[in-house]
Amino acid sequence: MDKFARMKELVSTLNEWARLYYEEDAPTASDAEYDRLYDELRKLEEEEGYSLKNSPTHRIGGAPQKKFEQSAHLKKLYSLDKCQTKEEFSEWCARIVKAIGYLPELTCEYKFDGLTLNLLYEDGALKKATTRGDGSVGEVVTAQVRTIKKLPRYISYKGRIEIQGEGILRLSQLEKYNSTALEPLKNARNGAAGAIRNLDPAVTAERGLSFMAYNVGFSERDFETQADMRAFLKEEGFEVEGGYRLAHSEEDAMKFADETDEVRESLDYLIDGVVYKVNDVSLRDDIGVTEKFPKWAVAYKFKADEMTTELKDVVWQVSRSAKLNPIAVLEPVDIGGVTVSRATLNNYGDILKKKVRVGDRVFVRRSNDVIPEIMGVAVESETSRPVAKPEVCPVCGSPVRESGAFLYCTGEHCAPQIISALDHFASKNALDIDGFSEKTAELLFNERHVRTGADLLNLKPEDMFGLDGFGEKKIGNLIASIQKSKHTTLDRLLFAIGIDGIGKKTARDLYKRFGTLEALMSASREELLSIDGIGDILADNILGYFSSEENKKYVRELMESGIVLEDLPKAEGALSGMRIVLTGSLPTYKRGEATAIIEQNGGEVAASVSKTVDLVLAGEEAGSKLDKAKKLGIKIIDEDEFRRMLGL
DNA sequence: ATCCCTCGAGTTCA
DNA sequence: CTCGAGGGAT
Repeated sequence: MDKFARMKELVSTLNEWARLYYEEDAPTASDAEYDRLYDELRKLEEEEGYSLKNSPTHRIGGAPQKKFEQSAHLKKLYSLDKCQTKEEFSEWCARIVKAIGYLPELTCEYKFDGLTLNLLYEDGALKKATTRGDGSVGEVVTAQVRTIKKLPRYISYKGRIEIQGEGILRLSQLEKYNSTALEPLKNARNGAAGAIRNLDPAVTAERGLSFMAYNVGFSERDFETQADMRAFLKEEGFEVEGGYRLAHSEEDAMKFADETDEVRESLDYLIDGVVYKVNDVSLRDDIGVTEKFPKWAVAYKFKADEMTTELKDVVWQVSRSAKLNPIAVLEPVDIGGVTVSRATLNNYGDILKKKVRVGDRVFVRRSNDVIPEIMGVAVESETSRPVAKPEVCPVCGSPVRESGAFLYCTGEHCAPQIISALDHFASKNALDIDGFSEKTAELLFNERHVRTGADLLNLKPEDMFGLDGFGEKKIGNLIASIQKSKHTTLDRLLFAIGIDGIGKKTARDLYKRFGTLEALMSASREELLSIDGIGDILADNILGYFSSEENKKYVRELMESGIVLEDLPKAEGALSGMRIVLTGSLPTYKRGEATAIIEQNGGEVAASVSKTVDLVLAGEEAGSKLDKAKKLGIKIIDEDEFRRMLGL
């Protein structure tokens, strides 16, 4: 291929990748792949002394900006608990009644389908706009949000205040945009999300987004009710559409949902349900929140697009943890513009529960509009047959063991198990080996007899010569990533080796408690059980793992391959180095919240009282732990004192 | 025995 | 996101 043709090819590939990355939010290539082609293009341009006019190298600053800046919200953006049926909504109401004794006034609002945004105003001016992100930290998209025409730049309220709402694309605007756009948008939600998440605000401006405000997050003034809050937002010039209403009973509330479902088609924007909130803010504290969402609000979601199709077969996949996972093979069916031909059936128990048989017509939907899921049988077929329960592993032929809802392959050398274990070993939260994928794992397993993480870390360039698709550059990159990954932390290593039931969080807890691999390997049962979150089964898994000679040898090999364990920066704070036990129920904090606060301040939460414990944080109805603490003379505090210690 | 909550593991298509 | 299982409190 001549150089000009290659340049043209590179430019179009890179531009397409960038478009998918920024506009569709669907990266198709890794950063490393992008960089490689980008470098090749720049080199060619230098050699030839010219460049194509749409070359990505023209973008300001050479390399295109790849990321948005991150920023923490002043107040967490909660997601909402959800319900799908009237019965589930009834249960939610019942929980409210249980908490405060009666069903209070509820506000009813539309649930907009777009992208949640958080706007910070200071001295009446829009200072910063961020996406929801994980609820605590989002991406800064101020320039993009400023392109929303109807959004007030200035408000009369002068304190610091966060306004939460949804960035949406009105359907009339979508139509208008598509009538002139070179590339029409597939739907309003992706259009809105893609517009905000485009690094070029000019692109955002062209789409013509709207902002629907629905909540005040952080603020220096109080609101007594949700209704007050909405009135405030309206007065300040925000759009607060959404069929708003107050409901005084369960029936009232459900009526709103039914009516909304009926008018849904005629609205100028997408909604995927309605939201109910307890109107009186002072009641909300009594009802409380969980880790994920407030208990005083709920989203009632409309039924997602559901289709029926024929279940043609069930095939079994073997996972890292030796589980046999059933995958439904479906007669391809179009759901919301995507053709679905496979769907998970979760586990053997799920097949029995849903009573699906091969040959039946089944209901399929895309859960969360993404992952296909089988809901149940639509039409039983005369000729359908039950799903055969495998007696032996379909891959290696070893006997199958049944436990709970799951089937397990008992084979030790079953290829998919080993391959996914390698993939897991290299994954993001484990050793994070860049440029390593399940495909690479499969190739190295089949062609180069790579079996363990240690084999992987000990790979030499010559081991990869002649592998399909492995050129000099790719080999060099992979070797460099492997070397880089050897500088890691104990929690990552523990997660990587994949002890049953030990994930990211538990691995971190183990690291915090023991500090070194040696200390963990010689830990006693009691020491393990003293960690909050570790009980009999996990303790057994850990002890079992490190009592096996084979595993000990494996860990030794890993360390000998050149792993250097670094310390995570220790959280400093008022509780630095303290071990604290929680007991009873605290007046305002939930267990998870208290744990988070303790850890943020450098403390550690222990499961049971012993003489290594420094402090017991006791709430109401504390039982035996409190007695034991008194006996051992350990300091006992209540929530108020705990707060004083931290200056909260 | 029986709640409730948190964690781990697994998933589709383009 | 979803489920099931494990852990902890009662």
